Order: sequence, then structure tokens, then C-alpha cells
Amino acid sequence: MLLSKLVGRTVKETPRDAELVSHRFLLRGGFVRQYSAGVYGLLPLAQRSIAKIETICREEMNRIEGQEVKMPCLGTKELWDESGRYGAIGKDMFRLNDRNDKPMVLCMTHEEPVVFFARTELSSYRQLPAMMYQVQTKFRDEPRPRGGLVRLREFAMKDAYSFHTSEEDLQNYYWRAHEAYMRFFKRTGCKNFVSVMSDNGMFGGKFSHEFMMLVPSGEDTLITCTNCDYKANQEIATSPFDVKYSNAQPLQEIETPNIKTIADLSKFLKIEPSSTCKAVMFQTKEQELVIAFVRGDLDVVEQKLKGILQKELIPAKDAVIAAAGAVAGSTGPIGLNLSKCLVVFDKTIVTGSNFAIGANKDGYHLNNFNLERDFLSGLTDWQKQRVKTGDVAAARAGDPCPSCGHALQETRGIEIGNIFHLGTRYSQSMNSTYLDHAGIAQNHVMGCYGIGITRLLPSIIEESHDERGPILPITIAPFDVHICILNKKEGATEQKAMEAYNALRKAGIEVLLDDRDEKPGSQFADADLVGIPLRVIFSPRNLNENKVEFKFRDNRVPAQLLPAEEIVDFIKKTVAEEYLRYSVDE
RNA sequence: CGGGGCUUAGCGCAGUGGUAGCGCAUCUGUUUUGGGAGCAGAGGGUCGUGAGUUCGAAUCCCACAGCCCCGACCA
Repeated sequence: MLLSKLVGRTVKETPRDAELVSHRFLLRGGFVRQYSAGVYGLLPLAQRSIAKIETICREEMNRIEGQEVKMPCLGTKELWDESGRYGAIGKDMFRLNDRNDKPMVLCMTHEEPVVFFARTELSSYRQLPAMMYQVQTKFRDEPRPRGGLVRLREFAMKDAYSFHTSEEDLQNYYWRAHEAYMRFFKRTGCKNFVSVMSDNGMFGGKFSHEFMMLVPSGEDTLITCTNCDYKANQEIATSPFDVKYSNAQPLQEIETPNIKTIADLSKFLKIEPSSTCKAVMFQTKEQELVIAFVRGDLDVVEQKLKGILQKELIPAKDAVIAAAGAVAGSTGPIGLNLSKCLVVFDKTIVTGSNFAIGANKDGYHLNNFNLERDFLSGLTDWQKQRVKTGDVAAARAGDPCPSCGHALQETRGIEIGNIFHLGTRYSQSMNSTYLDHAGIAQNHVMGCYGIGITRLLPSIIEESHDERGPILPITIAPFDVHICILNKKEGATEQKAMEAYNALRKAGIEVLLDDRDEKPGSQFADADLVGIPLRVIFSPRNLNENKVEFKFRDNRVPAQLLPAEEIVDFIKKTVAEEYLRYSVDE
């Protein structure tokens, strides 16, 4: 490809709206352009790069017996009603009506369409297990798109769905998919990534893993152990915490004027925040108050709370708080109207003792609160139905690891892939069955596996760049080699470069040739912005000595001067070696 | 959906009531050629939209929209 003809120009100035490094370089390098919030077009550089990502992805999916399919983006209300998600998913799903006013959706994921395939095509145990995958555009009306290509409303995802006759078979396949993902990310040049245990959401089945690129700009917080293999998204990460035990003291009511926060309360009572109990309030869509009690030094993880209650939560409104008899600033369990609220106690409150807690009376708190003695033991049977205990607190850096007890640490990550156990969540609701040995209809046991194709390019740039631009792995770079011609009009410079260009292309190497009559500085700056890993520079200065310059984009070794007649063979060899760096053993 | 900011040429910006500007980019010519050069010239605008105030509005008032950031949310 001749750079002079390439659609997509580089720009010197950093676009005002771009905050993330990857966003800045993708715009400045002429990879992408924005159409509207969360909607981008891919120019040739990005399109080529993403096509390579897709190819590697297909190879890895095929390797685990995946069969590529293509399901429609456009879906009907009827199909999404079968799983119940037409109603369960809120505004995140794009909805539209066809010409006859029939309600339609733009699919944000494809469990429903794939089950549509499975229930007619996978009707015998003889066909199982089976996996179908596609690379398809997804539409999600994100409340807030952000970070350039990191969070989009329209993006490409590789989504895969596997069908099994048993949980055991699914588990086996799940770990094969896990391995395929590790291979895929290594091959695409991801360096610092991990798989962590993650939240399944409301409909996701029993377990799941997220693949996370560890970069400071990541949106997710990960909790990892400094000693063992424990790794989890903070949404599900847990810790035994450091619990102090002491003998139960008598419950006392204390006057606490104008004390509304944990910080104020612990200061007033001269105790550690970990000796207090805080109330965090949400509500359900049915106007039911939800109060989570957690040790004062900890925070509540909303996803954990949702998991325990199996309900959607929104911030609590004053009227709902008042209706349940909760007093903001002094909220406590005693005196609540349990018919109007659900209460969840974190395990830190179950196992700890003598907490300072709200008295549900403005200006008062209780001290030496002990959950069983002071609250649970006095509940009637129906009240007990309204009170749950569980793990709702966020593990933090420094807390003990649940596996080995060593200190945990926090890391930021971008989610670049996930694998989910789905079980029979969709096959049951959508009546998707196969006949087993005995001729009895059984629901398919399912797993699903996603990779954020579009998101991978910015994620890799986030972890692989310098101040001048991206440093792309050869496996996903838009071209293998970038050739600059300095002072093309002088002598045979241009002719020599073109000869090398044609010879390399004949050898199947993808070359971007800067054939513009630009100053060296401009050419180098643009080459840095495009980020192709290998660079060759033809100049009269060096050709006078019969030499050509070669360098790596990442400057891993100093630039080398090579005899002109050797450059083609040298590049062929170097390109092959470069691909080898990202290969994964069979 | 809350809070904040922004919207003037392709990009980055200046312009507080009186003929719409600068830098970069683009095009022409010329000089120059190892880290974003110089000179000379040219093209490019419904100043986000609508409605007001005014003799006159990019500028003042009102409404709306779009975009970005923080938060909420993220199946």
C-alpha cells in the first residue's frame, strides 16, 4: 500500500475530546473517526488490524471445534420474550418498530438467536457437544459511552455458545475455551492480562471468568493476591477480613447529636470505624427499601447485593426510606418496618461483635450491638424471611486473601473477554431440548464465550505505546513493514525502495510505503503514529554507501545499516521471526 | 438520569454589540531533505439549532440539541 493513497490522514494536534492514550493515537494515526457518541467508523488501518484480530480469533475457535455461523443483528420481540429478556433488559437495548409497527430489537448479545438455531438443529445427543460462534456487530445503548473505542454503542464481538448433555461436559469445554482464550490473547500480542473470577449478572448461570488487560486506565477494579493465584473482579472478590472478637457487652443507647457519618461516629465514640456498622440503602423497582449493613470501614458491592436478593436495585428515594421506618444518618435494624424493607447483613456483622449502629432515632445510636442477641433472636418467622445474611462487602488492597491469607492488592483492568456458565437458563425458558439415549427430551446445557474484538485494538495500544504512538504487535499491525523514502527525487532512491517494496510484496509480506515527498521528520513522526513494528529507511545518504537502514518500532535494538542487496532477505527473515514471537505451542 | 465543561474552516483555537480571524492541514509555485522546515499565493464558514432583544448579534436573553468528563448504570 502506498501511503500517499491511504485513506485516513495523521493529525498533529491531539483531538480535544480524547483522554485515553489509545483514543488519541487511534484518532491521530488515522485509524478511526467518530460519527456520534459511542459510534465510530474504522478507516483502513483499523479495519486491517481488526481483520487480523478476527482471523486469529477464528483460528482459535475452530481449534476447539467451533463452527462459525452468522446470526442476525435484528431481532423480534417474540424471540426475546421467550427468554423473558425483552422485558427484563431496560434501556440498554436498542428498540425499534418495523413498518407494520411490530416491535423489534437490535441484538446486544445472541443467546436467544443461538438457541433458535440449537433447538431445531441440535436435537440429538449424537450431535453434542457443539459450539457455534460468530463475529458480529452488537448494539448496546450504553448510558455513557467513553474512552474512544473502549466503550461503544456499536461494536464487533466474537460470541460463542456451546451446547452439552451434562454439566461435566460443559465444565470440560469451559476450560478448553479458557485455554483457547489464553492462546488468542498471547497471539494477538496482549502482554499483561489475567483471567479473573467474575459476576454472572442476574441471568448468567453459576460461574464465569473475565479476561482482563491490566492497565491503569481500565474501568474495572480487580483484586489479586500477592502470594497465590487468587484473582477476582472486585464485584465478587471476597476476604475473611481481619475480625476482632470480644465478649458481648450490654447494648446501650447513646445520644449522638448531629452524628450522621461513620467518620463522625467513630470520632465521637473514640472507636475504630471497624467497630461500627454502616447502613447502605437501595430500593427495588417495586418500591421496597433494601438496607445492607456492613462493617463501618467497608463498602457494599451492589452486584453482590443484587446476587443475594436476585433483584434489580436503584438508589433509594426518601419516601421509600421513610415508609420503611428507616432514619437516614441513624439507620439501624431495630425498629424497621420489615414488611416494607429487605435487610441484608454482611458476614462481617454476623461474625463480629459489639458494633456501634444507628438507633433508627434521629440523634441516637446504639453501642455494643450483637446481631443474633439484639436482632435476629427477636424476629418472627415471616420477619426472618425478610432478613438475609451474606457477603456484600468489597475486598480491598491489604485485606487478607480468602485462599491463603496473604495481602490482597487492587489492579485496574479492561475486560477484553469473558466466559460464562449458562446452564439451562436459556434452554429451559426457550424450550430447547435434545433427545438423550433413552429418547427422553433434555434441556441443552450451555456455556457462552465472548471476546471484545473492537475493544482489543485500543486495549493493546493502552499497554503498548510510547509518547510518539502505538507499538503494535506484528500479528495485529495493519502492515508488517513500513518503508520510508527520504529525498525520493535524488538519485535512484525511489527506484531502490520500489524494488524492495515489490520484492517483499511478492514474498507475501504486507508493506506500507511512504512514497510522499515529505521531510524525514514528518515521515518518521507519521510512521511512529501508525505503529508498524518493522521499519526500513531508504535515503541517498546511506545508498551512497550502498546501505539501507532498518529499525524496530519499539527500538529494542539500535537501528542497523544493512547492505542494500540484503535488505529483502533480511526483512523476510525478520518478519518470520517476529511472527514467531507471538506463536503459541500446539 | 444527576453534576461539571464544551460547540467558530478538516484538526487545534482566538474573537464581550459594528466587514469572521490565527496556527496546522489542503491546493499552486519555489527553496529545502535524517525527527513534524522557509518564502509567496489560493481555496475553505448558515459562528450547533430555533426563537428573541437591537439600526446592527459569533458576542446579550430564552429554549433545545450534540459532544466530552465525573457519578449512577454496564445481562
